[in-house]
Amino acid sequence: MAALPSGVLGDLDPTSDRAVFRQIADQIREAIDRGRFKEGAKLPSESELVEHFGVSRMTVRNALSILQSEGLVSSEHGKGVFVRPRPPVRRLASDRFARRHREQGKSAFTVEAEAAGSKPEVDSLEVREEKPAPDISARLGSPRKVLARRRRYLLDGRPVEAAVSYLPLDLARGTQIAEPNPGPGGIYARLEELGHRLDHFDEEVRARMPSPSEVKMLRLSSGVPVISLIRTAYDTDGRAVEVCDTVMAADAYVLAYQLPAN
Amino acid sequence: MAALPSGVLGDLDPTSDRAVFRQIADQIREAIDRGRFKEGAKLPSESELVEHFGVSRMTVRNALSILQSEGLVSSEHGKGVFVRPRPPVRRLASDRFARRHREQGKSAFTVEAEAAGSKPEVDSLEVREEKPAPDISARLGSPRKVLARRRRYLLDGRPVEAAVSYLPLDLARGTQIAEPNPGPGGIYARLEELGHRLDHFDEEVRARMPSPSEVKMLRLSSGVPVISLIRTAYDTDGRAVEVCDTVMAADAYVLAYQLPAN
DNA sequence: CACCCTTACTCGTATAGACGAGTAGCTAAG
DNA sequence: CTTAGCTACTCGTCTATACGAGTAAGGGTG
Repeated sequence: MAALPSGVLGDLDPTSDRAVFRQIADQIREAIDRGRFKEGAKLPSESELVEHFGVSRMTVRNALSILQSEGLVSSEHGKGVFVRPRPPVRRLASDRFARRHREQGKSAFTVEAEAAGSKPEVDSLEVREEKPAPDISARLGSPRKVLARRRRYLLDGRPVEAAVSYLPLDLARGTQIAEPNPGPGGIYARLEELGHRLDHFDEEVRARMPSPSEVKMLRLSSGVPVISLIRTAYDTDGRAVEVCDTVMAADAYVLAYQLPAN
Repeated sequence: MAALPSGVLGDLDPTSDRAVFRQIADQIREAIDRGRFKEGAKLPSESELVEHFGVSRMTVRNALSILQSEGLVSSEHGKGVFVRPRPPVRRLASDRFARRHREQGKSAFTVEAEAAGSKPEVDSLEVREEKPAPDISARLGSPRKVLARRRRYLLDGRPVEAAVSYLPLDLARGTQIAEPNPGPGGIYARLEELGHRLDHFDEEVRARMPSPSEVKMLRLSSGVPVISLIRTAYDTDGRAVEVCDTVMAADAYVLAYQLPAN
């Protein structure tokens, strides 16, 4: 059992009325903030912390679980507890659906990822007809059935985003939109070919903790929230032609928007 | 010790290799999803759950802590564990800084809150000159010093948002912008009076778990992430005249943006 | 040399118990 | 009738222990 590097972690204050496990969490957090434990570095093991602070293991684990829920560290069974590295973030610019980007052929995700030097993948592709959930239905003008296109996006093997597009069935059925591969420029290009010239998109952004199924799908470590983005596409007739419900690993994204001041 | 309402929670599956505390969390989560425990309702107490499932108290607490980190429940010392009610959300429209909204006088936050029937308050007002952090400085064109305006926003007594505006000192010093009350229409109105006609805003949206100080400032319950929004305001000369760094309780907000398709 | 197995470490799960502290309702004293 | 305090309940913190399971590295075996 190696001794802790001296000076990195201090002692507890027995006179404080702050709970012991919180004091331990505070000390480790501060050490991380000050760079004493660097990104990706291994923290002292639970038993080392037990010995250093003179507390029971559950107390140490309790402290670590705080840091985990703050997204500062993540534990790996059999290996140790590590300072969570900040993964490279993907920046979504507000012009990412501009027509000019669509005219090249490749999907927005692919182009962007390759430009950033990452390997993009799309996964779990599924296209099916279904009865829309009430909130989706309301946005699309209450169609009886919709076409749902589900997929998952990965960067360098890491899943970062899961998305479902919903389109009114009368609009999409029998077109290439109903095929797994919608062709160059994606479904927006197909929609425009079908005479639905796109006018604008509405986006709603929320953040929350992931459900267990989202944790699994995006392989999220604990303490990482998700960004939920619901985009509605409108054509020039004012009709909602697509709703896209996207869930993104929050540690992998920055959304960028430009607003006019007029 | 009252018996549990029968049928609400089932039994454990001893043959499953899913950990017991996860199975318990699954059951309670499902009961909440199915509406068997309604918003604001009290869950069975820890000791009732101990008895029902025949496990030790730490195992039950472990299960509850999962649900807490998912933002589904929150515990109140001496009272019980409750299904977390969804607070009313504040919707931020992308035209909220449009000039026409500014011309009335009141601040955007006040007008909007009163329209929604809530009581708005602004708090912790502090205006001071300081040396900017590197990321702020870069956005503002590297001024040596900036004016920082800090404040906290509350709705019906609940803190929902904390914001800091940074302006280049040469621009703001000695003007009403440096006063705690910037006057009708807020600092954007003052900037335009000073000849900086606003052209557009850039917004960067992130989500993450709050730091301990943010938990305190926004009185966040565990399992609630924050939305971090960094807005840069540009005048018609292309100069960045303000950077506003905002942290919002994610369960209180939806951000709405409209993007052109051109 | 390649491979497998042991071993020692890591974290994960679970038990049983103890005491502290906040809350709410009842009860007995004023 | 009011109120102070008691009591029984709630969750919060902490200890001590045990075994399981994943990882990595060393050493022996083929």
